[in-house]
Amino acid sequence: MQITDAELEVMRVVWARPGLSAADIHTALEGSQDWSRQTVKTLLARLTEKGALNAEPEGRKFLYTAALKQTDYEASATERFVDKVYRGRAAPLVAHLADSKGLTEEDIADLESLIERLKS
Amino acid sequence: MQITDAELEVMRVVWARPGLSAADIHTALEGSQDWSRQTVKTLLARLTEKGALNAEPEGRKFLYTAALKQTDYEASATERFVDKVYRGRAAPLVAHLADSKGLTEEDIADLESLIERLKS
DNA sequence: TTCTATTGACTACATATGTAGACGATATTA
DNA sequence: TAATATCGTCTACATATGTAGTCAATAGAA
Repeated sequence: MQITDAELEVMRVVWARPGLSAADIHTALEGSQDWSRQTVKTLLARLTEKGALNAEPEGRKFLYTAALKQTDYEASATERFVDKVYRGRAAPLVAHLADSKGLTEEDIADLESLIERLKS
Repeated sequence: MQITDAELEVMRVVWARPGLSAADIHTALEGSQDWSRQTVKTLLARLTEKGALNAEPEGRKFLYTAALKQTDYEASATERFVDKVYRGRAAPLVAHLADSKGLTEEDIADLESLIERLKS
């Protein structure tokens, strides 16, 4: 299941608020994405076709819910990424994260407890 | 700097062995990638155009070296990935890695010392 | 020297992706 | 009821990406 960058923005909205219509999703994206109504609809159609979204008819419109869970998407996207860039080795990835300013104090604390958990 | 999946396979060869010719790179990819000579040349041309590779004329052919360092590529690819999928938060990424079989004992040990280093 | 193999340059083409217009049906409002 | 706003469907089009063919020049072999 491949989700493109633009499609992911749409998925985010649906994950956050399931059951919105195309127009609602378009509205929800204003501010972050300057897309026309048609663009959003195209992305919705592609995602539905791919099986990532379900479109429930409701009166004259459709309400969208995610068929693909966010955690499942994240897991598979991460696996693909690690396989592609790091040949499946996770440690160098984290080393890179560490080198970038990407890790906040909070992240580090989270990682620490994660490590504790992993060791058991 | 966007490197596509196919292009990345070519970069790997050049990172591992700088200064090969197109034919050498094609040969090096046999086994992992069933690409024609032309396909490899197209990828080489695209990478050179993007500035990821340097092509040094050598007699009648070109010898390729990386203009983009592997660690720099990995760092920026990782940053883009984390921004895209995790909105820049690294901890949930590692949590996913932990849940998959992606982390070996060794990885966990590496992570632990990494965390120690980060805390200081 | 003539044939052949090698090499780069140019070109091609299907599918994916980002982005959106046109159009017809229906609901809402005046 | 007539005008208008809304919604879905179909279609479009440029650029990116994966994959590769053709051709002319040149170097090496016979």
